[in-house]
Amino acid sequence: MEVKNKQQGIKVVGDVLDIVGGKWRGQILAHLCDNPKRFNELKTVLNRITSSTLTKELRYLEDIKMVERKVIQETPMVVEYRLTKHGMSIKDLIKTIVEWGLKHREIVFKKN
Amino acid sequence: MEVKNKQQGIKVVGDVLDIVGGKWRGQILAHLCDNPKRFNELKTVLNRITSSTLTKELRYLEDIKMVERKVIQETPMVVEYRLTKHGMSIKDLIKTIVEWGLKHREIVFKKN
DNA sequence: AATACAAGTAGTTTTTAAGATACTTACTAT
DNA sequence: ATAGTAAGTATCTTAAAAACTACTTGTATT
Repeated sequence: MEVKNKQQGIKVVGDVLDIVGGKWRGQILAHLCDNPKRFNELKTVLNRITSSTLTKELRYLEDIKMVERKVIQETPMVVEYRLTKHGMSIKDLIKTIVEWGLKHREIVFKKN
Repeated sequence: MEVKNKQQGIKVVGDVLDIVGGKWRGQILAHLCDNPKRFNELKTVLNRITSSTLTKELRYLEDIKMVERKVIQETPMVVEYRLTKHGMSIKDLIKTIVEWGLKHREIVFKKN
């Protein structure tokens, strides 16, 4: 790691994991990497997430400007979530995570 | 993301985050990227972690074969933790996380 | 008038992660 | 004999994340 201040570099890991960690955030971001998705689309692909949890996570991601919410139709109300311009910067990180995970399955899945 | 099965690729995000996520695991792995460290060294650099939490996290990382524990001296007992050969594979991922975090501080730190 | 749908909200409960505090073991040094 | 050190363990409590269940709003359909 060729970072000037190593201690600070390592602390930042915790901050990034606040954004991408937890049970759902990483997955939500991963799904939005491909293309925008509606609330219920997300709810379907994220098997077993509840409405309230999904709402909470999306609000958080909006607050930190990773995701934006756009009402695309008033009636029936249709809402679309997409990565912000800034949020797009997470794509490579997500990709790295997915690649590592697929390559190291036998261990990743150990817990099961 | 040029992964064959996208759904599966995304699910793996959750599994990887089990390994690297939480309040401490990412930081522990990051510290071990540089070189092996003793229990109390880790305890010192990980400001405010308790013994019991550190032990728990290290045992988990051992269980999944990311980290190995080596008694290097019986008395006074000295124990060293290091990444396994397999664990080394996480270095690039940690590096990517750190880099993203440093670059996007203004947002990462928003919560404070 | 009743039903359905999208996108939620509200309130409560359960589960999990992490923290606090105190103790332990095997030894060495004073 | 007492204190100190490294690396823990054992319990218990607290706090935070996620789940569960039910309800809401506005509109359109049968």
